[in-house]
Amino acid sequence: MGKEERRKREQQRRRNQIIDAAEAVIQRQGFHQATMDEIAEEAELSKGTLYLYFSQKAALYLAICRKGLQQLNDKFAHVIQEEKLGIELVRKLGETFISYTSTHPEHAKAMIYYESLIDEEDFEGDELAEDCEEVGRKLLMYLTRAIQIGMQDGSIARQMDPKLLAVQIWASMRGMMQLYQVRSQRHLQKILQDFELDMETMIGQFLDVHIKGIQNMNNN
Amino acid sequence: MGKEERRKREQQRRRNQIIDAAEAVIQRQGFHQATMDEIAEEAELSKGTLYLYFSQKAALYLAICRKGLQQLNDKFAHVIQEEKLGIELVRKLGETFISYTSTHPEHAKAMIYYESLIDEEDFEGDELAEDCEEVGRKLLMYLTRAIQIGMQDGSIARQMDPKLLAVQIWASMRGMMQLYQVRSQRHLQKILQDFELDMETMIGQFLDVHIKGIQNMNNN
Amino acid sequence: MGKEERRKREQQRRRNQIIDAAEAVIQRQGFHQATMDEIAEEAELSKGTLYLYFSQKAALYLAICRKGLQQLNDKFAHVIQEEKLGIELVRKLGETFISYTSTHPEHAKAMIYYESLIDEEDFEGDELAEDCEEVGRKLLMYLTRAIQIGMQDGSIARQMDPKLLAVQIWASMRGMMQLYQVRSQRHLQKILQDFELDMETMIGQFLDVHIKGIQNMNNN
Amino acid sequence: MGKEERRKREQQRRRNQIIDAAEAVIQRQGFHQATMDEIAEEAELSKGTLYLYFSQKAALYLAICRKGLQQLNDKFAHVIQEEKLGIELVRKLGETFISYTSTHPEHAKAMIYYESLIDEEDFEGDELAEDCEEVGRKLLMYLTRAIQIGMQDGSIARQMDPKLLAVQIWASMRGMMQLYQVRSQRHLQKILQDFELDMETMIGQFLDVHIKGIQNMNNN
DNA sequence: GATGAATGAGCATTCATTCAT
DNA sequence: AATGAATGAATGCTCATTCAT
Repeated sequence: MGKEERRKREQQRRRNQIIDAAEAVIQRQGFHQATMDEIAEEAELSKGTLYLYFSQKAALYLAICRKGLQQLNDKFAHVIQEEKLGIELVRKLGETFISYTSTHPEHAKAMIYYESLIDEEDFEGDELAEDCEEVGRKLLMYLTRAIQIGMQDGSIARQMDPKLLAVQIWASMRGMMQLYQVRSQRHLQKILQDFELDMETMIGQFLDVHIKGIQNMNNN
Repeated sequence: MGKEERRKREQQRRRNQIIDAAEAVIQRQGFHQATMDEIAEEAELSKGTLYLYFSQKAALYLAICRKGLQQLNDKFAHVIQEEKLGIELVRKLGETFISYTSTHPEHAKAMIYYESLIDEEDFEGDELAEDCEEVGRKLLMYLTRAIQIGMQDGSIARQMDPKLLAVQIWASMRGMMQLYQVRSQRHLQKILQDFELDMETMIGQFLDVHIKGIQNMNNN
Repeated sequence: MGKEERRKREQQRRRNQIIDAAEAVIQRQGFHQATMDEIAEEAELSKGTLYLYFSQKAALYLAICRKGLQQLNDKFAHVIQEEKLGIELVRKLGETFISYTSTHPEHAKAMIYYESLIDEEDFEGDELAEDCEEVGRKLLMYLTRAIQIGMQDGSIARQMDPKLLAVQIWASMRGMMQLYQVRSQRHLQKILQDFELDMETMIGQFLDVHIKGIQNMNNN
Repeated sequence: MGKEERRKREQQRRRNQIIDAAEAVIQRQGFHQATMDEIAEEAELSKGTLYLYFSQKAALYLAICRKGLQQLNDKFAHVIQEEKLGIELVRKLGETFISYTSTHPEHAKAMIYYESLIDEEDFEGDELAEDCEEVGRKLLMYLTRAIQIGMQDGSIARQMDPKLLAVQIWASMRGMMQLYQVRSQRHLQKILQDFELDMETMIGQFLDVHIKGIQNMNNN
């Protein structure tokens, strides 16, 4: 009988319930202000139950981050399967990234917060933290693959190493995401509004330009 | 008599003393872990005195951020005065940004933290916060100017609006800075190490490529 | 039919299983740090089951104490049956006490902890607590008997009331036991080591001396 | 000016205020049940202030223990200066010990609790803990001195090593103290009552007997 | 009987901020 | 202006105990 299995599923449901509640509270109040009490109340569970599923507050936050990264990863996986030129895949990945972080700002925030968390505390050996890093690596790998495809089909010049290019593009994309997410960058957002440019279009255009630029490397 | 003036200068000295202490503590322990107690001890002042110069802990942090932005602004001001082609100015600004954040990681962290601060609390009307935003705007302006100069002297193609290009480059630069600063991105840093590429060189090359790409816009 | 009996035996087995687990955890981590979770895990039972057999954590602790006292009582019972002079019986009881608490430090700890438990909570009417007290009384009775035998056979002087002497000896023995059990008394233990004196020998000698002293009472 | 000195005195007063409050709460509710909240309330101070003077709850407890041990030490110091035979000094020390723990049951409890504290946590290097141990050593030293004096003046036989005898007597005295302090030993207390024997008399008599016994060592 | 998920009161500890001196 | 003692709200986390299944 699938008793054991049902139990596992039930457990997973609870975990998700807690994660959802945490996302809601964080979206409302930000990471710093979110307390375990409020998350518990939002989840309609007792505080003790939270600690049954997440050993620490940080673990809960890492779980949110992992969820976001995994969802993004799934989207990347779908993109890469499309039959397109490499350059178009790169473009699509960029658009996907921006689109996902736009529609899931709480996950975008989680990714940003995750970094400050990792930066200040030690999560050496923590499974969730390692998952996050692992999925982060996978995301970069999809980008690298798209670039390699482009170099194969001739849509991207071969002057640069695909890995290096992937890192640079990834950094740029992240920078633009933050520009869009963070309140303090409102004045930049206004500039974009002046051009009636939505983020997806902008990042697409940005990537096009950059990839075009590679052909011209090494010659004035 | 310069009595009043001396007082002001003395006050400024104290403020700097506190800011320096805060930077030291933050560099040592990160923003979250830094406490007013430790900052006071580091500054060899009493905790009460800190509040004489900064109304809140956040104000102290904003002051650090402003200091960092201003120092960066000064460097940008110097760069822009050099007699160079626009493209070279852009490159130099990028290198300057990376170089500054590398040598002043505490200010880099302050900029990052500033954003999460602004995002979670309301600093509407706060002088320091507005200063930060103002200096941020100036930095972007320098970048825009450099691009405009390049379009004038022909080193940068005219296909794009300089403001828009500036925003994009700014975002990319910030993304790369974070890639360099944040511990969780270590795996990206390792990739760069494999290419024996230091950050200044990378960002220079990145900007070159991107600016070259502009010429090819609108034609396959 | 022995159905009822079998049930009872099964129940007793479970109780012992739990007590054994608790002893193991306590020995490992001390009374304060031992949690019902850990005891349940050690016993390979669920936490709920523990409460089926012990109404409270304290009850479990009292059960441990009672078990220790009963085992000690059994040993005392054997000693008292030996055909020896009273003074030798007293000596043997002392050695037995020390030897038992040395080989069962978890029970020694339980006896010590039991007292602080009784002192802070009210166990009026609790069966286990009364059992403990009862067995404690029996232990003292064995000691009293041995003294009486000694007074009969002339090996112990009659100057003192046997009950009173028993109380005094009992207190001394407990004091020495604690001296041996408790970490904070390490410096005393070192002194004993300097004399190459093990606890059994020491308590034997101590009792000899004391009992000799009784003869000299009332005369300078 | 004695500003600094006054400050120190003021600080000491606060420490004592807190210790007194803690003693009161502990006396009322026992060590386990005493919370920092209640101690703060009893001291008419805020909880935060407690932590200004004691880094941990355990530190506060150790301070209580130290205070008790020091007061006892002072009393021992006075006793030892009296011009008496060694045997009388030993007797007096015993009576003093019992008398002190009778009139200061909260300190007696603190000594008992101290041991379980030390036994379960690590206070290696803690100043207060080391003070407690140090004073404990001193107490034993006074007892040893009294015995040595007795061996000198002939009131105590020389058959035993004074240090070893001191340890044994100390252990016995502690055992009797606990017998008197601890609620679970009520039945023993009742026996003493039947003999209309107060503790001081009993311990005096006990010591007399024991010391007399030493002369008879090694001969049947 | 057995389970183990859920509970929630309880607690030690932290730390930004205030204010009398 | 400077101090630093005092505050107390806030918070993460624990754990004995309960109860539906």
